[in-house]
Amino acid sequence: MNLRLDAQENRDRILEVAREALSADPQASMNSIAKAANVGPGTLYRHFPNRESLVLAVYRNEIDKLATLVPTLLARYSPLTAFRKWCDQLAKFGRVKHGISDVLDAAKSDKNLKETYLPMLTAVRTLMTACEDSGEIAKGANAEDFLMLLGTLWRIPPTAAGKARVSRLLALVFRGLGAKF
Amino acid sequence: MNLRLDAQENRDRILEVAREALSADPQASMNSIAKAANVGPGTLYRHFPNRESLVLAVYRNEIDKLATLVPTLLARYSPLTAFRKWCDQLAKFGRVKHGISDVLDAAKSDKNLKETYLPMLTAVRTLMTACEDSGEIAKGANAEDFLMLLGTLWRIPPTAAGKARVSRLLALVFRGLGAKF
DNA sequence: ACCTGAACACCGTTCAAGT
DNA sequence: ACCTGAACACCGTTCAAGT
Repeated sequence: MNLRLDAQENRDRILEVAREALSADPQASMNSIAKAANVGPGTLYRHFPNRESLVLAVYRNEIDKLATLVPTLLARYSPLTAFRKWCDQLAKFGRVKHGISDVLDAAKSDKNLKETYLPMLTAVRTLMTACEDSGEIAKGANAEDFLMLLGTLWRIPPTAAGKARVSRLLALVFRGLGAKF
Repeated sequence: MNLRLDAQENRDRILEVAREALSADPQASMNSIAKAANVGPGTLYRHFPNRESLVLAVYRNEIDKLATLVPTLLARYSPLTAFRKWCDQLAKFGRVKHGISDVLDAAKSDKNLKETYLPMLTAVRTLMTACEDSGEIAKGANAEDFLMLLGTLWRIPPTAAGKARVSRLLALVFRGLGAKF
């Protein structure tokens, strides 16, 4: 379903502005985003029926980036190393930080949200399976559990202390998975 | 600093009402809580200068309960078992669910909030040290990291599937700490 | 001292009116 | 088709007026 040219431009601009605004402040208001994108609130709501769907659209891009990273990493590194490196990226992408965990939180029952979440799950499953097959982690780990724990990483600020914490947490969780470093 | 009798009653009633309201819906509005407690909004704000401080006051009780549980558990069980059982309580007390993780999130820089958080940290440290001393977990674990990971548990609903997940997650994290079951 | 409740600025969201 | 922006109900918070 193609949009009229001006509508398409508006949509793109809104998404771009929203991405910046939400990165700077996860609580940025809808009206302020509309204003920054030079559209009326009605236009914003025409493209995204509510706040959640806007936030979700912003994240979808980031999630896709993470998902497409998997084959590249697996091609270049051993499964466990690939897995670790992917998790580093997961932590980084928290620029648009924990806004996403709030969304995922609300996703409990919403199927629409689970779809958005799915590429992440698939990515983790792929990496986990590769590691299980290579014997680098123990069998039987649960990808959803893992992602839930790792959601914590999005709440850690990217300071020096924060980075140290991220690597400690990753080490702990990987050890919990039966990996040996 | 003692309060006048009516003020004290109001404060208690507000806290009780807020506890219920926030358990039912973490987003319960300040005005609705005031109304349910039969006070004007101004009275609510006289006792708790903003939303955060009200939420925090509600949690403080729960946190204290968890903290005072530690010696009891350590007296009755081996350190590792005590630690595990304490974590089970931690997960349960998520009745007033993840509202608290949002607060802890905002606590980053706020010293006042860190104080509230402190009893939790102390509890974890006590349990961890006991386990390290008994050789049941590896040395050098970080209590703050641990609590951060376990904050995840507050986001898990208390359904059957949720409980299974909690025990899987706990097992993973404990294994990450070097515990053997 | 403490309480009340109208009022403020702002929020997410809607919708009649325009092009 | 799509956009605009005034308007609605509600939010957290404040403050003049009461007891």
